[in-house]
Amino acid sequence: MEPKYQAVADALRRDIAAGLYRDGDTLLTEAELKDQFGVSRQTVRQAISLLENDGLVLRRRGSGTYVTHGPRKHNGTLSVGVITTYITDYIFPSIVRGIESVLSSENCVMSLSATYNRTDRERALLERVLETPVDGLIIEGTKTALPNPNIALYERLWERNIPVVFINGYYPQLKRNVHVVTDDEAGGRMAVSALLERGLRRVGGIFKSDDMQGHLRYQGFAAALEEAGLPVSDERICWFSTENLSRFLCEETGAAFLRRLRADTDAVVCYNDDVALRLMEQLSAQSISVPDDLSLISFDNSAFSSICSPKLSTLSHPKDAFGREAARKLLRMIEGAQEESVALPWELV
Amino acid sequence: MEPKYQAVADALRRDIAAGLYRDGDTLLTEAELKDQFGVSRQTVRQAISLLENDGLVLRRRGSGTYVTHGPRKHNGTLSVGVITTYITDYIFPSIVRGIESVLSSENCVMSLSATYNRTDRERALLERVLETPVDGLIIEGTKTALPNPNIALYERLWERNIPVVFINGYYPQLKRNVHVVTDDEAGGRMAVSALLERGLRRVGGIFKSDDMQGHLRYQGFAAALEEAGLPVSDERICWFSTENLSRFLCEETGAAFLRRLRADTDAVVCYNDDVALRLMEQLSAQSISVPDDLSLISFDNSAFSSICSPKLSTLSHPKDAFGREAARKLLRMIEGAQEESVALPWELV
DNA sequence: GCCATCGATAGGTACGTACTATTTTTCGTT
DNA sequence: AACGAAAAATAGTACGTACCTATCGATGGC
Repeated sequence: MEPKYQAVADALRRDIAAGLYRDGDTLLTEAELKDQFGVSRQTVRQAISLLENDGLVLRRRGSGTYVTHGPRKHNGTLSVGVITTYITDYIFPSIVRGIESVLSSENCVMSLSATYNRTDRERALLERVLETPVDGLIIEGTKTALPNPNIALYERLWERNIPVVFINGYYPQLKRNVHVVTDDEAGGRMAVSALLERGLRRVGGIFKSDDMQGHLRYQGFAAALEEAGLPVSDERICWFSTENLSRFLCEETGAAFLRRLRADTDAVVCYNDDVALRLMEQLSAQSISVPDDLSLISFDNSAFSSICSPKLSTLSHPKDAFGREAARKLLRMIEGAQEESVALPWELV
Repeated sequence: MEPKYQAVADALRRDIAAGLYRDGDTLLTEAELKDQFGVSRQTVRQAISLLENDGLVLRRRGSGTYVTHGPRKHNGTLSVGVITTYITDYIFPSIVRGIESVLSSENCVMSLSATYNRTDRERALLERVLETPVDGLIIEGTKTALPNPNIALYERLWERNIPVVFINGYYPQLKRNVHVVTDDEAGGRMAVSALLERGLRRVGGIFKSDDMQGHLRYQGFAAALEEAGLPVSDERICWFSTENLSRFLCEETGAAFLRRLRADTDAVVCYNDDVALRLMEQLSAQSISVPDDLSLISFDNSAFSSICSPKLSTLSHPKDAFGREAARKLLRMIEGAQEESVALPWELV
């Protein structure tokens, strides 16, 4: 049995979310609510305290209680949460830099955290966000291809009208949320057709099993092969996950995959530059030469790909523009605008 | 006139901070407090609510109200705030990486923010930290050489027993706080003696006016010159601040400084690599050659110093070890340990 | 037309009472 | 000694009352 003040608070939350209280200026007085809900004024006050803690409402003695949708600036500065899987590794510094450059020019404090692609950390971080309401959130989904145990927390963000922009990875279940991603299905196709143009026919791939990007790149990959009339051989495909990234090539299935490469494969589409590099290490240990014996193509155009030799073929996306786009969308959403999701195209490097 | 519940809350805060309530397990009941303070139970409850919001206290129905000093883990994960002046620029990624590597291995979520060396942002961020209590804070001071308007907020962190480690820059006023810094006074001396060893005698310097590092490096610089029996000429010293960094060399005083360099100066100690680079641009525009006409030495050993040509002499400190040290200290402090401040030595590169 | 005053209205503080839901302790029985 | 039921202790919910204080708007005097 829910306590009355909870019930009142929930009812008010619903009303606010439904836009029943217009335009954010002045609505509802304690005495009126007391009559409306048939409870005492104390109970109403207790309920309103909850809303106040959530930043949904602002009380002014002598004046009234004000619904504050729209940017609830805190001392004039917006505060935005940014949650990515990693911060200092790989392509994330570039993305963060892009986000930062937009937010900082808008008098906006940013709070940056990393999930390390673990749902328990994602949970802890989302709970923090819910405790200290922020004006908006940019977040990269965690293991987006697996059932996510934190969907309910995202729903609560939605209920509280906190704008959320997903970047890079998003949860297909959350249809209402905006995302800024790369067009991974098209990327998969591009990678394959780039290889086919070079006359390579026997194409394998390494994909990530626990996020959507991996699934979509594989889908594009498979579709492109099929359209070219080429078989998609399961033996030429290797799946890995966050947890076994550092050793999947050494395990039994990985070893089988490597033997197959040696035997009858011309080229491999790699999930990203990191994987490509790990593969190259294994290949050079087995004295398979790249690109003479085997061609590689990968995604992300990270620092890895330009440093290593021979230089990798990689699909690139403008990483800082990526972050900037997400940040700009979020700011517009905080201003109350409706935004559409976008999938940015890849470019071959 | 402070309301009673505020007074009660403050009194309790003081008692807790003073360690009057032992060992964090079980103390104070509402009925007792009601008698002790001579107020109603409702008022006591209102006071305790404040403490609860601050995370100082935990209430369990049927059991009691528990003082929670020590790591108040949130679902088993610690949460730590990290505030630096910048995140993605210059030497900060390395420092952040160091912090991150320690914290992430301890099941710890990190929330990273930047002040851009502005005290208003520092204020907004500290207020956020006070609203959502964290288990600890690593922070780089903002304009540490100027009177800081946010000292009161730091005092409040201290009152709440939230461990704070200053990194890089700290406020001398806050004597009780721990800091992890570079030994800037010694660094200033080292820079000068390195130049003197090369036989250079007429030494100038560029220093930052608004943070302690600038003042200390200048102090070491001046002391070393004096001990060598050389004059410290004000005309060979140029001061800049965060705000005029990008143009101080173009302004009148900067121009005078540059003329003086051309006239009778052998070497310049630069506050950091960034400044050194900006100076080199100006010098090459005036066709003054480095190091033939003028030697430069600077601080930080950032990516700049190794990329630019000719390579800079720069004083280096291990940036990621720096961050790791701060993070380790903080974690130990969260466990209740007393920690000492350290000043890490420089090394010439 | 301007300004001071005052009253109505809003939320804020403070206390009291009664009862509820949990947890802890106590105590009697087996 | 072990168990379990009753009692006590403790925080949570709910309502009522009274009064305080800030805000805003209306009234009225100049």
